[in-house]
Amino acid sequence: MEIKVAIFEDNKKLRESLKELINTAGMVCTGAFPDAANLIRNITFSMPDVVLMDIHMPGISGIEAVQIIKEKFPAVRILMQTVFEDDDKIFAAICAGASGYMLKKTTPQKMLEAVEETYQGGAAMSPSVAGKVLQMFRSQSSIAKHEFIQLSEREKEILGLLVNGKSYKAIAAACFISADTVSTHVRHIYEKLHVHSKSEAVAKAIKQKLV
Amino acid sequence: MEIKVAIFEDNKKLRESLKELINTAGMVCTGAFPDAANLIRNITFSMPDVVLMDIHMPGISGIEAVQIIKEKFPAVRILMQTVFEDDDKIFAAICAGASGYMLKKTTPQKMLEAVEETYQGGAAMSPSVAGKVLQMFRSQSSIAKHEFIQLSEREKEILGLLVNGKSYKAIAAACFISADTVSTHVRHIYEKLHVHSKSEAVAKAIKQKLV
DNA sequence: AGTAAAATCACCAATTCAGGTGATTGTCGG
DNA sequence: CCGACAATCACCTGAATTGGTGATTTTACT
Repeated sequence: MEIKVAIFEDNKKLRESLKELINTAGMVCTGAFPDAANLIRNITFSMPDVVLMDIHMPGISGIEAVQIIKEKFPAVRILMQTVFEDDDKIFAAICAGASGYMLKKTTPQKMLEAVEETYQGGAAMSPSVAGKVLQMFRSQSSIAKHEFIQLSEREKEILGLLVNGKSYKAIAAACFISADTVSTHVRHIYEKLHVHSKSEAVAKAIKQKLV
Repeated sequence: MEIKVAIFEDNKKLRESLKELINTAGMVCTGAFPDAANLIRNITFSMPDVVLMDIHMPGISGIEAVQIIKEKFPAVRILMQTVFEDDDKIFAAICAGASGYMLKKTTPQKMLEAVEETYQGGAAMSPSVAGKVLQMFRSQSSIAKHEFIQLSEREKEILGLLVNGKSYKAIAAACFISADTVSTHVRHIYEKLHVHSKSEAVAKAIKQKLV
């Protein structure tokens, strides 16, 4: 089925060409609006899968619009579109629930790909925006330096259950294996984490976000 | 000038085709290695602008390699390449200093674009990976509701030692009290936290920031 | 085809833990 | 002064944990 796209963009020329672009690419533009007035009604009527949202609009800003849309229509995926690449705007857009963030200088071809990817559940970002996100991400989590710890799937599963306070016996039951096997896995986990007790393992798992 | 690319990839076939791809796209592959042995030497000789790094390699893992490269050659930009899209691997790679993270199922064309974007200072990410990053990003800014837990000074002290993985005996020694007293305190802590094991207490202590 | 890692199970010893009971201080506020 | 509570210690029992050795099977990669 065709991807239904709604456009919010105050520049008329750009709005029209985006509409044109969408419609000639096997998708369908079910609405193109110059601002976020009557937002709920416009979304309800156009029933979009993906919203292309300009950050800078008269009246309600694109970021506020994202918050409102995400609250009322959580399933709708939103691709921000803007000329700005300030950290705070990017941050605000992501926290508001945007699924992607493209710069307007992006080529039409890439923009279409981005809409497609957004529809399919991915996050489309212009590389420079993505770079800023990684930067922010690192600065937020620079509290503990992360050793790289390679646990097998099973080990991660068991570590998760350990963190939840399960005993070997309970883990054995949950994983359909014997308590002896749990013990073996736990021993391997301890070796990889360089710890010698459950509490150390649990503490490390949480601090290093292994679970 | 041509972009110089070094490849780390344990699978020989893939390594050769990547090399081929790079060389036929106006870039130059200055090195292709099956593992991270002699990492420093190989980087020094190949002088790459961009490193294509497989996460899963025998010996030193790709993530450890990233840490080492970033430490010795901060200017080198690294594009991770892997079949895995586990949160923890992505997280570790980003924190280690990777500039991008592409899935191996990515088309050769997109892979070349990614190398190009990486070289130009952007961050190339497969959309599904980018989605996970946004997810992690949002979840980091969320705050856990905290119950009202009133621990005595001594209890907080002992809980802290528990979180650090100390045994009752070690705690007894550290606090100059008997192991039996530690046991009593721990019992009281469990009651106040509504838990029944060391691991649960440790997990709760960390999540509620009691320590 | 052959090696390496992961996952599985078993047996075993020594230690640790969880929770029950009971008791002695010291401190604080009413 | 008394009751409540924190802090201290002791003894006990059954269950859980840690860590060692050894082995089989499956899966993945070379």
